[in-house]
Amino acid sequence: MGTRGRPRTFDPDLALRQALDVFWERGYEGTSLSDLSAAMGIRSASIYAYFGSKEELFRQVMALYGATAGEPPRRALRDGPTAREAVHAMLQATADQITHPEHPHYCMLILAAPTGTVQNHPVREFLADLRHGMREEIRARLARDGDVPEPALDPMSRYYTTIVQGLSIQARDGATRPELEPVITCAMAAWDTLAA
Amino acid sequence: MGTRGRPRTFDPDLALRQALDVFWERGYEGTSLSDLSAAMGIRSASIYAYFGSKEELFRQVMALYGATAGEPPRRALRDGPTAREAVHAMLQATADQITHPEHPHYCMLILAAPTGTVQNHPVREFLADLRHGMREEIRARLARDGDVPEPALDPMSRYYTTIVQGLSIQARDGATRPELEPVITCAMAAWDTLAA
DNA sequence: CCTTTTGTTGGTCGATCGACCAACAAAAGG
DNA sequence: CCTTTTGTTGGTCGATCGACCAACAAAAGG
Repeated sequence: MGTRGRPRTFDPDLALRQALDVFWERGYEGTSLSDLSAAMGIRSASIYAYFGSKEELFRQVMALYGATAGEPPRRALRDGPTAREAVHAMLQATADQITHPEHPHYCMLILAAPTGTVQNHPVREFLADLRHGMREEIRARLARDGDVPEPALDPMSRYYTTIVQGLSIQARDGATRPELEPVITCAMAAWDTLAA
Repeated sequence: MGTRGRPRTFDPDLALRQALDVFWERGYEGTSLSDLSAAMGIRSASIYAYFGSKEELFRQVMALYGATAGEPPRRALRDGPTAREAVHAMLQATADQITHPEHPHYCMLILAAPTGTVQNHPVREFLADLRHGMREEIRARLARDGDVPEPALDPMSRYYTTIVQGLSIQARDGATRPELEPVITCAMAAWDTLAA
């Protein structure tokens, strides 16, 4: 079978979670291979052998991130009974996530690599694509049940995406969960005007 | 007087503007001293002799940035006849600024150094302080003429700061000036509900 | 037990980073 | 015209970056 050869001494899933922690804390360019090597408990050669490169490791980390930290807001958006309640619950779930005591206080999608050297441009493009996907998910949810008029779909999806991204920077700057609540209230206050 | 010694061959004001361009495009950590040296047309030793260090140069660059790119939104906030019109005009001026064809499409305050290596923590603190000052300016304007009730000051100032920061990421991701306009409309739609 | 396969160890590669130094250049002071 | 002062030139410093290699280790296959 595929079990020939010397067995791996590390657990790939665990190593990936450890890599996530470091990238989450320092961003893409702020994390070096020796940071990763130390956090994952394996030599850089093993990182290359299994994960490919720093960039490929980061892409796998972001997939894990989307499947874990990204899931509660996505679920809230999906499961809300009306578009309005779904968006409201998504904003709440986002605020919960980015003020969670065990994690850095921001969203990796938004702040892991907004600027940087020319050579890391592909990583920024990759994150920009993920953010674009986020806006499209919001738009699809607004359109799903027909309770938001068609001409309002683009403005509103962009507006609530802007809110999510702004919240992330608020949290990064030390805003607490209670301090984010009125921002969400403000953001939802516009709903009736917008959906008309 | 102070004109002893060999005269400087570069114009400090021009050099600072050139440094601003590079930092603006690549962020703090994404810009190297050789990038700066090339853009400013002087050797790194001269940068150290006149500006102190990379970090001190960056702080001077941010002062210039605040006095130039930061001025139109600040003026709009100051000169608006009512709090509502002032905030509205500030959001418009911000959107103008971050989609200006001659500059990178984002606000340096927000994206020049959101994450990074441990050793550059002071730079992130510095930018966080500037962002905090932005929120306080908005709060002071809301309070100035008494047309916003006191309990609404904190939520509203945080809310509109969130909008400004979210807009910056929208622009970074390619949103055009016309696409930002409905976001501003959405953000202002909540005003009457909030101020009540 | 030898061969094949796979993973790890320890080290190195060229490039680049921010910082700074010694030697030299160019002005004003006396 | 010599001294003092200030700025520039050309180069170097130790540290670190991402990437990768050769030698060795440890398993299964036959």
